[in-house]
Amino acid sequence: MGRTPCCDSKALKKGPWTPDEDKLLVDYVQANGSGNWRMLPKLAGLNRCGKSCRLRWTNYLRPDIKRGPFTPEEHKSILQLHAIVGNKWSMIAAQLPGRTDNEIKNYWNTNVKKQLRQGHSAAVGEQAALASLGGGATSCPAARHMAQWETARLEAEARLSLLSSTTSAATASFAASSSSSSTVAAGADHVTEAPPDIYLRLWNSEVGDSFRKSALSAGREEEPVNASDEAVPVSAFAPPGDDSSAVSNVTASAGADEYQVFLDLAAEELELSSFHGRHGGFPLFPSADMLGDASLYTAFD
DNA sequence: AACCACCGCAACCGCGAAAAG
DNA sequence: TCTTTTCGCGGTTGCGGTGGT
Repeated sequence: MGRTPCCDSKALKKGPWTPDEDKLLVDYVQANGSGNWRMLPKLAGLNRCGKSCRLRWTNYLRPDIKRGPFTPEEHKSILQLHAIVGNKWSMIAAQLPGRTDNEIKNYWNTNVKKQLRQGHSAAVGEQAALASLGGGATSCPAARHMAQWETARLEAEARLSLLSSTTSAATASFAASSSSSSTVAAGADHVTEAPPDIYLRLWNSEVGDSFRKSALSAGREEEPVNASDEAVPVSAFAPPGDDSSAVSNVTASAGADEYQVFLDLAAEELELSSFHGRHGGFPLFPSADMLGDASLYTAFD
């Protein structure tokens, strides 16, 4: 089991790449393609691990890489997509042509987290007022809010997967897409792109609020938030389209009426394709009163 | 001017999944 | 069907740059 070392560790070079190495790699890939990364270093005359070559190519040398600061649109997309899929950087990168998963990951870990922290500090007053909402089950607000945020996000993801199976195949391709999700990135039609925004919009609407409160209150009764938990890995849940336990839990924990209204509205949104107003008129993240907890932003601390 | 702390980014590491044999 | 190999992903590390004291 496991996997053998990617290279034979015989004094292969590590660390920063030199311009000469870059040139060798670029020349080789442009001439021969990037088929076998294991053999590539030898064939290209590089004293590097194949893995290192692949990383260098995909994250830096690839000709279609878009460098420079993230645009506001990209920033918003990252926020929205992260709210849906979590730390699935490759999926997020697939929605942002020219951006690499590594770049987005770094961007998130520096800029976005920082901004969210700043946003949180602005809401500290509200946080104090709402501090009692958690029921006092845990002594660590940050951990509790992290868990709450993850719960809300995963429920949205579960809901998305459920809807995906009931709408068009094109829609379903959104969440099902993974590393090879260029189908989504390349999808010019707004339908394939719609789910994240629709769900965030609905999630932030009154209907979503109603459903959310129902779901969260039910969830609190059944399984108290564990303060010591890290963020729940998305991979722990069944893939989209699957009738997963996550979906079952959501539908079971939330009121059926709220859930149906939520689904109906989502379907309506998809039908009308009223997606043109994306980014407009709704907050990128649930506001404090929407989630019933002003200290939401500590989730990213 | 020198030192220190912090930040951002490129690169590495280890794991799981997929593909190949 | 099982084992081995390869690839891709996400998390983490470490170095260089920058700003503050």
